[in-house]
Amino acid sequence: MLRLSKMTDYGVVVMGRLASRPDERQSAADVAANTGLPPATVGQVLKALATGGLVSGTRGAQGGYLLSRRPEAISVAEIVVALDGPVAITACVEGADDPCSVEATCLLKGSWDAVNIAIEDALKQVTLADMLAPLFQFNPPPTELREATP
Amino acid sequence: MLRLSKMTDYGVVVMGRLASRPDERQSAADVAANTGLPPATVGQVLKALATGGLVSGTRGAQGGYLLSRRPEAISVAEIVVALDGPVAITACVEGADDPCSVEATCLLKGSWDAVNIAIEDALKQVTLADMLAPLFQFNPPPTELREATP
DNA sequence: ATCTATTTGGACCAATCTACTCCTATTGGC
DNA sequence: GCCAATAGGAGTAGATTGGTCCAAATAGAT
Repeated sequence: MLRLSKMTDYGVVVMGRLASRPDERQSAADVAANTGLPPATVGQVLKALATGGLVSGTRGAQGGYLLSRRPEAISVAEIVVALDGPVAITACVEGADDPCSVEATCLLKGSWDAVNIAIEDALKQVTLADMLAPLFQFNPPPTELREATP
Repeated sequence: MLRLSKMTDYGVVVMGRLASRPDERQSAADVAANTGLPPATVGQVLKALATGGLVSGTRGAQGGYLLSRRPEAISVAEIVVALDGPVAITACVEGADDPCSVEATCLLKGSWDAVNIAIEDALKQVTLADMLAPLFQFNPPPTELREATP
């Protein structure tokens, strides 16, 4: 059903929590407690986000995670890539070893790429700040987003 | 990794095969033989496409499937919906019973909807004819698609 | 009218992937 | 030197998907 993984969903929630306290280092357990998500999984999500360079983790006592950029400078696409890997609608898009038996039918590949790019762009255009706009009033209201929402 | 199911991928290939012989009724076994896809699965794909109204199946001897509309009038979005169900990026988008523990965080829902709609639009804009353009020369060249493809 | 070929629709398995957990090592503050 | 917290790995149970099979219905042909 063209669904993205629950991890990405969690990722946005976790990032949202970090964004709500921009100057406060929060531990994984802390974030888990405040979001109600399973603690161990939150740890894994934050790890992946750190690997992706979206958050910076400092260890040791009084350690924790911090957003490495401002929410307006982080796109949803980046969160998706950090947690689910590169966006690839079909097996043909990335260089996966797929059983595209007949070569002729696989000429569709180019067309899937176009669809893939369109979806990627849609994800890139929405920033973390846009996602959180209903929650906290950062800046101007979420213009295009608001009219698209029913 | 934001991947759509293999069934949808098959669906486009199957539809492509039907489109290549617009006036010839082809059985599921026939399509399977010509595409190299597993026969039983092709049958299931065609069943779903028939339910979605994209193809019309006639039973009995000499029976088979036929596209119910011209390829230019069939969008990829319709194929996705027929095979994978409605496009729903996250659990929150459709009315699924999800464990969105803290209500505050679920205010993100509205924003996900916007992303969801953007993706849906991207799928709607591409027709079956566009997908098959590299294969058969239907009409004019696939304009926007071609420049998006690397 | 009967018979046969073929689609339809359902139930049913197996394999893959995901979400989640746990354990160990490393690192920074006290 | 000790404690707190991240980093990174492996490992497990459950859900979902891809694929198969069988009985029922239907339309053409005999």
